[in-house]
Amino acid sequence: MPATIRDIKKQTGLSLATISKYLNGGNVLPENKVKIEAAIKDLHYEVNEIARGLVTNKTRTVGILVYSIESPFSGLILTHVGTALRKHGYGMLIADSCNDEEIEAANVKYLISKKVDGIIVIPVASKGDFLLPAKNAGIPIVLLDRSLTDAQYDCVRIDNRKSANYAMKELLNKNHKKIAVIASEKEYTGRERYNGFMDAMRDAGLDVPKEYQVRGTHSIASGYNGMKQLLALKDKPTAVFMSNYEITLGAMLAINELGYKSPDDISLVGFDDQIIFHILKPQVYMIEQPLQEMGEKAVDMLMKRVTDGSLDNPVEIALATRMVQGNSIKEM
Amino acid sequence: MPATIRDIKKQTGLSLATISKYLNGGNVLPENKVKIEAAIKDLHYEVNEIARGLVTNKTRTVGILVYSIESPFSGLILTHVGTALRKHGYGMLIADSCNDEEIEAANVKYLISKKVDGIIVIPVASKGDFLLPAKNAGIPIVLLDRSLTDAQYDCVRIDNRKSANYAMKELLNKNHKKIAVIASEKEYTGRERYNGFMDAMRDAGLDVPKEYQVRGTHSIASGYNGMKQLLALKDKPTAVFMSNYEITLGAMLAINELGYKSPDDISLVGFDDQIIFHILKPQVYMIEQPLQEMGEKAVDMLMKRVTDGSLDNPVEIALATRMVQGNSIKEM
DNA sequence: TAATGATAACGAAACGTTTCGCAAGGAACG
DNA sequence: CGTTCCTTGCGAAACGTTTCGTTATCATTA
Repeated sequence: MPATIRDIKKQTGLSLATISKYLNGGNVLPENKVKIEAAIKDLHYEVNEIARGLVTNKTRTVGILVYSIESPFSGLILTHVGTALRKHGYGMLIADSCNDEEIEAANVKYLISKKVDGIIVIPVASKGDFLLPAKNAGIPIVLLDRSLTDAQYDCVRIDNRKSANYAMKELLNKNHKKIAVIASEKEYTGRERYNGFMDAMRDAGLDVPKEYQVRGTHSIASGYNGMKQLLALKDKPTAVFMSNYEITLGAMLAINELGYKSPDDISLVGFDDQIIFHILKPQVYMIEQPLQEMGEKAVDMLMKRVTDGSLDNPVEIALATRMVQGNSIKEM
Repeated sequence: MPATIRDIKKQTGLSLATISKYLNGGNVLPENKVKIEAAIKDLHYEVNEIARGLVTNKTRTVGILVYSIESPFSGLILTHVGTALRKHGYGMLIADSCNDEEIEAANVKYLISKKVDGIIVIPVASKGDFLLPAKNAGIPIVLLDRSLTDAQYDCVRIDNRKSANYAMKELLNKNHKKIAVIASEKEYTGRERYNGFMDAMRDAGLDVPKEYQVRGTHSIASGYNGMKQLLALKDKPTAVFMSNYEITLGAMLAINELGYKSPDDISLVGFDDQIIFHILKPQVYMIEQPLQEMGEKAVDMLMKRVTDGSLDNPVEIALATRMVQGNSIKEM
């Protein structure tokens, strides 16, 4: 039903090769150019990208493997990935891993069968096995936000460990000694931030008793339960470091529900600034990630591999973060 | 480089047609089945969906045209759309309109060139012109969450007007008379909810002075400025109805900043329940949308057109909503 | 046993592009 | 005028599938 290049051929009398050349920006006699353009308009011709893809073996589509599209962080960063890709003329085929490693692995195969030109991954798994099929198929891969423990790929993320360490300064400078942490254990970012927390405490010569170390998942529930647990201790911490957005939300929910007040009863420092935290009382000290820069850099790295066919060794970029001041820390 | 059906042919000695038949679930002699399966494993063969798409003229991909992937609402509903599509063996090619009608129109053409089998749209524009190219190309379209003023397509949404009207009962039953509204004017949902608000006020025999009607955009800024405006009035309203998530956030930001307290100083009812509102104090009365049902219904409708080739007249489905109780309303 | 029918395999064409190698035409030059 | 070079156009093959119309095989039935 839709017009093909053959219809253009019929109307203009030119050969397929010439028309194709025009479509791809090649040089064509002015008179022929006019003819072709007229025919395209007449017939409402549009290139069939599928047919083109079959012969060029390029789809101008990038697969996005996202740990959970439901999470607000995803949307915040994907919008920048999307705009950057559009600038290059690429689209996003998004596969939602739903925080499930099995779905994630299946999605990789799906993206391969769709012949995406490259894949940007915010992974669920911490090991890289699931990416092997794509790697073997020669599809360039860039990790975003989260790295992997056992595999080398291009990666754009923040320096989680250092950022967490740095954030702790705010608490330490205000003389807190009994500081607890609630961090996700399964996710790369949670582990790194936990490590940064422990680094800071060690450097400050402070002990962190086991009951002050709450390791959970990347979820509101985890923050909620974790904070309740901490507040139920006989010897409560005076401050808590929380490793991400969801945990911070959950923790504040628990604080509110139990009738505690921050910073009077407990001081707080969190991760992942989001507009919402400017509304909550108190405004929590927060590490903010450079989302736009992360999205753009990831696309840049991928495009380099995809279009330049670059085969350089994988590079891991760790961007700096910024501390958003709040009023959730009490001077001790 | 990757194995093709021809390599399978070479290894098994069978014809292309037979192998294709097997791949598509046709009947094949047991011995041949074994051979083919062995070859597939040996050669790591995977169907090239591009080639398949060229001849079947189907891509098993659905285009998602989303007003702004940055908005938390998007992710919340897209996760359900995604899972429903996966069950049917379809993937999502997501195009972010960035709240910009021009980008939206360009994205439609992009999705057409990608030969998506259908399109699910949460539109930016309120008129349907931008969808015409897709309609003319015979691509089935389903609107989600927002309808259009001048075009008929399948549509799954909530009954915004009725829901808003219903929500107002909470305020009216508690004897509020001076009730203001902050609603987005550009978006379908905002207009409908505004209408529902006005319906309720008219039915209650209450007047709504112009300065109590704040019409803005679907944004935090709009809620923030709107609420500031209302709180600056000499004759303040005792209650405010807010038409969506972003506006509610902004409004609460203003309230907090100015040192007002809800519900003591001002009562609130909002739209779009999100986990965050369970943390804010007070917990705002909220209309909750059945996101999963919406996503699934939209996919069902689309699949009916795509796979059954149904040509029935477009249907608009309006789902019921639920009121989430809070403590943001003062008894007058 | 011959005729019928069911099942499975096959060869070839088709889908709509791009691209390769070559030919034709004209301009520039000695 | 003959050679060379450059530009533009052309025909045909290729990409990896599916599908159509036909043939081959074999069991069933009269």
